[in-house]
Amino acid sequence: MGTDRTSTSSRVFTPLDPHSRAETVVRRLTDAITFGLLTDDEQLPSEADLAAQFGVSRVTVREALVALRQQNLVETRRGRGGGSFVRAPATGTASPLRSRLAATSLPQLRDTADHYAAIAGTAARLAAQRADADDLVRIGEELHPRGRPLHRVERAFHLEVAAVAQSARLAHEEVAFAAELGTLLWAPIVPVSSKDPDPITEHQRIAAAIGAGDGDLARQLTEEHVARAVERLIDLHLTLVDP
Amino acid sequence: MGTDRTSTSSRVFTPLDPHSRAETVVRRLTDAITFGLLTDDEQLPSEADLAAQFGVSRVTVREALVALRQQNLVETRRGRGGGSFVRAPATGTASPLRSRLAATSLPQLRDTADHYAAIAGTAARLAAQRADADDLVRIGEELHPRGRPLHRVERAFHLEVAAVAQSARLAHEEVAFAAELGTLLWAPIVPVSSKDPDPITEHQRIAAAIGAGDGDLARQLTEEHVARAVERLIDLHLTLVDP
DNA sequence: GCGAAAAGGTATGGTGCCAGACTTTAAAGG
DNA sequence: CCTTTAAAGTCTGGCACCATACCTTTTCGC
Repeated sequence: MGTDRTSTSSRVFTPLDPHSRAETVVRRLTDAITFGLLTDDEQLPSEADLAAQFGVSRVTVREALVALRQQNLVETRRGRGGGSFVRAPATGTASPLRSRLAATSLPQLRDTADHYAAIAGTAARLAAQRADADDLVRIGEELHPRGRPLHRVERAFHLEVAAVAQSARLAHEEVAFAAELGTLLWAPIVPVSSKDPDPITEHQRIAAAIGAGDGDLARQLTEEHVARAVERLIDLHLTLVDP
Repeated sequence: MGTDRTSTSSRVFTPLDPHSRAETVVRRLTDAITFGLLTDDEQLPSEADLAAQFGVSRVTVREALVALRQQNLVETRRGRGGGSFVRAPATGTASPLRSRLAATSLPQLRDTADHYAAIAGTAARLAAQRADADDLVRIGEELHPRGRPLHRVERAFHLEVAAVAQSARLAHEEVAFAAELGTLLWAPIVPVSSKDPDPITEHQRIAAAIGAGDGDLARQLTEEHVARAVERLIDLHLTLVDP
């Protein structure tokens, strides 16, 4: 009992976030640029808007932008029509992703994937229980690549399923994973194996299960879909770590 | 496609945590005391230790402790053997929990529960896949109330399952839920209905499924267990909101 | 071409937080 | 009873961040 209490209590005292606020903004924007959430030539909101949206002062945003300029990730122009524009690295776009993948240990990869599968699977299950006709149309629209690269298709599909699940928390978690594992999981650096089912076909099957209201099947198919992507990612990880 | 990009990009710019670090520490400790993670007369770590563990300076911890003293949640003594001691409110212990429950909307309750069921269910599933003999012994130990109130038994059981799952993330999520929904879900203010299976019996069945390596059953039983607790919580919520 | 508007750039006083140093208090141990 | 030890209490200079105000730059619209 003493052991139990000690064990429980010690979990209360975990560290607060060590990053400065400016640093956190830098990381947010750097990640978004590096991983394709913000694209080349895209204009960021104005400093004042960024400050309002991030909930920080303009000084903090400015400091973050200085760092981004030093990393050549944005270019800033003054005056009307000015602002900060994304300068996504054209060459070696995949390098940060590869570095990140190589720097992530195998247990971490698996653990994150387990967590993600739980979220994405549950989202699919709830979507099957809760989707109305409009929802199914919206999911159906995400089955079409429409010229987008596969990683964007993947991300959009799962985000849409999470949205249809009508769970703010799961949608929020899905967004968080999109900025984290999802970036690696659906990264363009991971080739789709010819042995695997076509990812779009997998989406179609998930969507069909959702449409049929079969939550358990939707979850199972989603988990398998994620598991296959994880296996591919792990294969790539192994080639990076130990070529 | 423009809509897609705009939609995705706007999700990058969400607010940073608005709370000061001292305030965050206050919330951490207040919650832990109010919801029973830290019990009456329990000694907190020293200021220096708290600072190290929270990753803040001593000034910040001191400020938090001032606030806690003003709320009569701790009592501080100087000198050797001194320190801050928990003064959990004896009367009206349940009031903060009831207030919190009444203040939480029904969709929020359900959403949080959905999220929690995904985590706890997956933890049970992974535990079934990964538990060794020692793990099963440890889970078995949590089947015995050992004089603890039911809400502590519930919390300890699920935390143990998450630990056995060998997923740092899920364990971390389980801990986070223990401080959030779990506190309400397993709260002593929610009477166990005589129509429901005995919670200990439910734990035993989950443990048996884990022991048998049946991940899907373990997950299903866990989800049902959580769903029943949620229904009871919602019943109570309704009496508080609209008596 | 000029004025307005939108944007970045600069400055300032105040607050929160940091690391570090020193003092006071009270209990434990010899 | 005295000394040691572990704890809280106080202080300080420096940095991060805040809100606010003002200035400069550049484009857009008339």
